[in-house]
Amino acid sequence: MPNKKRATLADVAKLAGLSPTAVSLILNGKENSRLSEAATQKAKSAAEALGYRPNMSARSLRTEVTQTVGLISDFVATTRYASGLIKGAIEAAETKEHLLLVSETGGDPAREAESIAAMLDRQVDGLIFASMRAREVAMPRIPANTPVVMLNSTSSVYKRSVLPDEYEGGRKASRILLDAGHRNKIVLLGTNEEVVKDSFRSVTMNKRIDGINFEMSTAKADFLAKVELDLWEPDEGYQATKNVLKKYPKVTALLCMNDRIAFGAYQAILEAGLSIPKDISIVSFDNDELAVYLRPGLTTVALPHEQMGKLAVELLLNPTEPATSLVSMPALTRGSVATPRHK
Amino acid sequence: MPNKKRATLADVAKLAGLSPTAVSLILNGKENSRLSEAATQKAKSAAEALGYRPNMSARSLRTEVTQTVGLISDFVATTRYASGLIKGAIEAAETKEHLLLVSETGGDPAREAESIAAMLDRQVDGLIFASMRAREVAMPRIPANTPVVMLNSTSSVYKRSVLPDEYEGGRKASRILLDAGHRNKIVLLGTNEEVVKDSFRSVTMNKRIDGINFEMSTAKADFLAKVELDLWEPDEGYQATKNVLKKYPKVTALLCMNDRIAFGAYQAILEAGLSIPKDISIVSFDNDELAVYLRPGLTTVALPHEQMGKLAVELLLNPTEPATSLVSMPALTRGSVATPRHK
DNA sequence: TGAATCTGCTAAATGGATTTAGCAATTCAC
DNA sequence: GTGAATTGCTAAATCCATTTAGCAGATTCA
Repeated sequence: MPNKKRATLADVAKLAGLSPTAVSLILNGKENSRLSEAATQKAKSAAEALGYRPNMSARSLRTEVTQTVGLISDFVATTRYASGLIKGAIEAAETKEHLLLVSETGGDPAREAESIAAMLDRQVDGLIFASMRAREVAMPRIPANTPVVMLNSTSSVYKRSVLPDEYEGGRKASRILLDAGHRNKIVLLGTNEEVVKDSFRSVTMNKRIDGINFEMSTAKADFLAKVELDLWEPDEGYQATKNVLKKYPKVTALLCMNDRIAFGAYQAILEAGLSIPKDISIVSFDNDELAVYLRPGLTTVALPHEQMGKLAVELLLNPTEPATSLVSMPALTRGSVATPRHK
Repeated sequence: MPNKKRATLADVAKLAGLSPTAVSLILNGKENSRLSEAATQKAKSAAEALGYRPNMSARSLRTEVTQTVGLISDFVATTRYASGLIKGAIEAAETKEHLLLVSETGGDPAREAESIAAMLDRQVDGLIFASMRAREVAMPRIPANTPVVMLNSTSSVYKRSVLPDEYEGGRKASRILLDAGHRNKIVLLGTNEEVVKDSFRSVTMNKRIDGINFEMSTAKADFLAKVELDLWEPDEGYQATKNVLKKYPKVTALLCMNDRIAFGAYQAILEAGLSIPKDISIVSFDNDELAVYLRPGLTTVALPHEQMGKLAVELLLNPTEPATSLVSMPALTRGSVATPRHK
């Protein structure tokens, strides 16, 4: 049944009564090859008739192009953070007739080196590094003609990178609360300006915080408090919110550094018999899956993973100036923000 | 800098003072090639010295092996359901020195055909179809020598598939509640035995329900009620639970068909001023990310995505009997189940 | 009319590894 | 000592598409 071997260019040429050269020229649409209309028709219909598809191994061997790009991530590719990264990358690749090779390294330099080698062995046309981890990755030497884009990370060697526009995102988050009428009774949950150890996080997070602070000070508003959290997980958000409610009963809004903190906050607020958003408004960051599940829906400034994955591939395939591209973080308004009540 | 061209086999041969044939034989560890120990050493150290890595395009052209497998999914690859699927597949592939090509089709047959063609063009050594959608996918002809494994789906053409062991999973879920002492005051949330329209879901879901019922009847227990839900989302779970609490105040436990329903149930229960698990125990299925976020943690029977992805690749690469492989669904005990109080 | 230019097409080289067929030197069997 | 077998290695074919160089024949130019 479906077992007869794939037709080769030679088969097509024979059927068309032409040379392989001619058929190759025609099928690849070379401009200046002066082949007759008649020949063109013959070649095309022969190819069609045989269901001819070029053998990419043979083509790659000759042209050094595989129409394949590699995405190497530490964890990011397969966690909640970033399936969108892959999805965006797949789609952008597809529109450019490329396919995506993926691999995950767990952040282990040895596996990183192996992944890179494995991808280079397969002659990928470009490499994307997606990382949540380190801002500087020690990279094995990559041939200079293989383009590299850093995704959600940066590198001192490879200058093209795609990052979320955290500054703008921070501004948006503040604005949402300020516009709703909150001013000096907002508590910031997650971090303060102290230096965060993880250097990568600090870079993007500092931008976010700068954005937050810019809007606050522009509005001449001050945080009621800023709570530093080591882990940005629901448990920590829950505990912190419990404390905040006790210590700062006047609080009207929580600005959470991510949705999981916010999730914990929801639980604490509900447990305290308070209502969101009537008693407390909440804004956060990320747009995790769970943001829509919450009641009311969580208003959050999204990490635009899909856009970022898409852009990374587009940059990779369109040679551009080396520069970092910022992707806008959309504010998603759901039900967790309201005008503060008088307390 | 890092731009000198990759060393070829010829380069290695020249440096070693051997023929490319000899070097190829040695580096590929051919048994019966009777090459001297001295030659072996020379070849290996020359390869090492030049950092030689075979050009896979050239190798594939000759051998028709690419050390690459393709994973084609409808949505599954990049949703919460299944980043684990990819992760497992990546890891299994890696341990067998393979790399994973991924693509997503959105369930569109045209894109499916394109994806398959694109993968075959690149001579993948095998193809995995992951689908949440249809149990029967109309597939373009795939050369008989390209192995195919269906992942989380089945096909009448390709007989090897990997599915979660839903029957066993259903039994486990029932047992958890029965063992805790719940008997006739359990409400099943999500479905009843009526035929579900989506034929794929019906197949696996019916197994799950069979498993659930088997344990219940073995224990001579009966559900207090079974609530059919069209969408298995938090909202529906929330509404349904509200109704259940009103209509069946004696209820001591909820068996939810997935975690998102359970999540809605949590909200309704909390709102009603009841406590989990003291007043109501909850067990569900899937082990979504949010199961650990809930307070108390949600006891759930997990969909073993990572295992499934891993197994799919292993089956693909180890020619086996065509058969469907069931992957055990682990029960994850967290805090949402307790012995019922007397009401 | 003869040279120069176009037209339409093809032969052959190329990319880099694998693999078949087989050569020359040595060892073995008797 | 001679034919057979073994050892150690290599030449050349092969996989398939791309691409360079160039061949005939038809046209144009002067």
